[in-house]
Formats: sequence, C-alpha cells, structure tokens
Amino acid sequence: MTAPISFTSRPTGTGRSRLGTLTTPHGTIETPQFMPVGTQATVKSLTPGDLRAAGAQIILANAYHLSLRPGHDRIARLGGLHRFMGWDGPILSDSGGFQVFSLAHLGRVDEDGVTFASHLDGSEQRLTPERVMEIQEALGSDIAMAFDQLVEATLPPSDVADAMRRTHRWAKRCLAARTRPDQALFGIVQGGVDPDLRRESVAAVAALPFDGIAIGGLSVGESKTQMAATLDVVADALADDPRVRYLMGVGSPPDFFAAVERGIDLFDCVLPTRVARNGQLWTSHGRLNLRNARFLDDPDPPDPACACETCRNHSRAYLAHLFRAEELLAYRLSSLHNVTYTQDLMRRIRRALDDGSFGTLREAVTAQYGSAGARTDKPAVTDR
RNA sequence: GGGUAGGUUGAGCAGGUGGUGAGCUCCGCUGACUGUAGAUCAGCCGUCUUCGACUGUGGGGGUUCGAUUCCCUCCCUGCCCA
Repeated sequence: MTAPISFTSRPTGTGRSRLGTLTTPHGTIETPQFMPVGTQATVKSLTPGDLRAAGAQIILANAYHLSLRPGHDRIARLGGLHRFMGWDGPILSDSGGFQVFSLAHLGRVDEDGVTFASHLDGSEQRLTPERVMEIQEALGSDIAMAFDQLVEATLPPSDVADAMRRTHRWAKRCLAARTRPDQALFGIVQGGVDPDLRRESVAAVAALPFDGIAIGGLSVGESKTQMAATLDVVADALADDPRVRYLMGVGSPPDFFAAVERGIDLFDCVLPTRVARNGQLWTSHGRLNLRNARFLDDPDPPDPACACETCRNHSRAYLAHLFRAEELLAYRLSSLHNVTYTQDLMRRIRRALDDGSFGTLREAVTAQYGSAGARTDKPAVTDR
C-alpha cells in the first residue's frame, strides 16, 4: 500500500533545523509547523474559517475526549471527524496518553492499559492501545498517535523507566492494531530528562515502522535547560532518521526557537488559545494582558504589526472592555489573534531558516519575550 | 405627623442580646497558564513601617474598668398608616 503520509525535508545549516513538506490525505503542510489544539473537535471559539484565516494548516483533536462525547462511533456515522467539524484540512488526533497524565488521579495504569473514571460523569472507562487505535480510526484523523504513558520527569528514574518501557510495548500493540491504510501513526519517545533513558527510548521507537516520531514528556515541569538538553540527546540519537519529528505540547514563542534548531518539525500547544481566553495576547511587543487597567483607554490595535481581523478592526480598549464584560467576542478575537501570531511566527521561522537569518529572528523575538522563555529554569516540583 | 424595619470596609451581605467585628460574594488590582476536566486558577482588595500592628459598626452625648451591643438625642433610608 502507499504510505498514508510523505515527508521530505532538507537541512538548513542552522543547527539541526530542517525545512520540510508533509503531505497527508487532507493536504500538504510546510514544516516547521504549529498545530492549534482543538480537543473537542473545535479550537475553542474559532470556526474552521477563522483557522484558515489565521493560517492554520493542520489542527489537533483528542481521541479520549471525543470517545466520551459525542462518541467516536457517532462521529464515524456522521462521516468522520473532518466532515463532523467542518474542517477539511489535516487533523492529528492525540491518543489520550496525555489524559493518563493530567487525569492521573482518576485512573490507574496496568500493563494492559488504563482504567479511568470519566471526568464527565464518573463512569468507568478503559483505554488500551487497541481501544485507542479503534477510536482514532473511527475518527478518521490523518495522523494517529500511539498510546503512551507520560509521567513527571522528576519522578524516580525507575518510575520514569517503567512508564517508558510500557510505552514501548504499547507502541508495538498500536502498530499491530492499525487497519486503515489512509491514516498515519506516530510513535512517542519518552524517558523524562534522563539522557540514557531517552536514548533507549529513541532506539526502541525509531526501530518500529511508525510514520513519524513524536517526543513526549517535555514541558511538564522540567526547566528550559533540561528540555533543550533532552532535545539534543534525542536529535543525536535520531541522527539521519528521515521521518518527521513532532514535539508534543510545546510551546511558547521562545520554545519554538529552542526546538526548531534541535530538529523539530511539528508542534502543538494549548498555550496560544488558552492564554488568549485569559486575556494574554502575543504581539510584536511581547505579551500583553488586556485585562490590565492601562489598556482601557488604549486606541491602538493589539499588535500594530499584525494583519488579523482583530488587529485590523479593533482596539486594545475594546478588547479590554469585552474581557471585563465577559462578552463572548473577547475569546474569539483574542484566540484568532494568538493563532494568527503563532502561525505568522512559524512562517517567519521558515523564511529565516531559508535565508539564514534564524539567529537574528530568534534574538528579536527573545527580546520581546525574555530569554529562554517567560520563566527561566523554574525549579522542578520535587526539587524542594 | 404616627408606626415599623434598618444604617457594618466601593456594592450587596453575614455576624455581634457589655469583654479585641477586617468574614463572605461581587466589583476592582496583579500574576499564572505548555500533547485543554481550564472563557480557568491563585494572591491582593480600610491604613501602615505588612510573618505583624493600628483603625473601623450613621453623627453627637451618656452609663461603664470596658459600648457594635445599654440609655438620650439628631441625621438618613425602606415600608405601612394618616
């Protein structure tokens, strides 16, 4: 059978960075690329038209959430996730592995899978690698993710290693369970921030016939320095592996630079949309919190350098008012801007990789957002 | 004019029948947020020299060791009657 996706890339000469093209059943995307997160078959407050206008080329949805509501079988009966949500571009579905982590207190992990109390109604739910593949195939996403176990990188090494090796066993089961020739499947590298464990994980995952390699378990409490060091280890271990590399759950504007120069092609993160709903806009002046009193009389657009619908038509003062009044438009206008900003940033990164100005761009953005990110090397929870 | 219920920190309240009223919800201020149980959460929100201290229960006066509480008087508000 023909491969469900194809990825071609070339090194740029800037660190380990690459410029690439990823072709999926629902279209081609340029890499490095950012995927807005649409957990429940919607990028909160935005229509597919908004996403297109913002420059989004691929979005992420979540198998766990959609299996609980409205149900993956129902989505399948309604023609699949693309038709259901009205987005005809590529979709990557997350497996629910992150929920094993974020909802850990609601469930327990065993060798075969995970038993959950649904966060919606408390009903018992069972996720296994086979079940997760069944859900994602019913959704019909372009790219499915293997079911993994993510743990705090700061746990004892033996715990991190246990979860990592279970992830490897589940990876093989996911591959064995797949039946759709038109859906790609990515494996996930785990191993916390331990270089040896990360190397072991890359060796195990890269040996399997996945269509892409994801790096999980980062941006969950470790420092920026640890994340960069871990990405270096992974990039070394992947060496000349030609497959697309996806860093899960990252990130902020400074994070993109740290990861791209270490060979990352794909990102997803809730940050742009979540912080937007909480009043924080990403701009060429850095972060603006539009709930701050100083914006109530500010007639300027959120970002004078931005051409999105929000910045073309509305002032900071108007946004500040909408947030205070808890008007729904606040969430849409802010999310639309932040997704646009993030897509613009990725486009600028791609252009800079092409013309050799990556370092210059990184310095400019770092000046706006602070070195190494907003909060540098905050101590890990268990360091105390 | 008579009766009645009230007056507590921006708003709305709780509490307090003589022994230290800074408690709640809004509003407001600031911060956080990284494969979304998040249009959420946290801190602050009388003053100060802020791990504490001080002031504050409509105004004035009185009784008392001590008054938000008891007494006198005045002011203001709601409702009922005339």
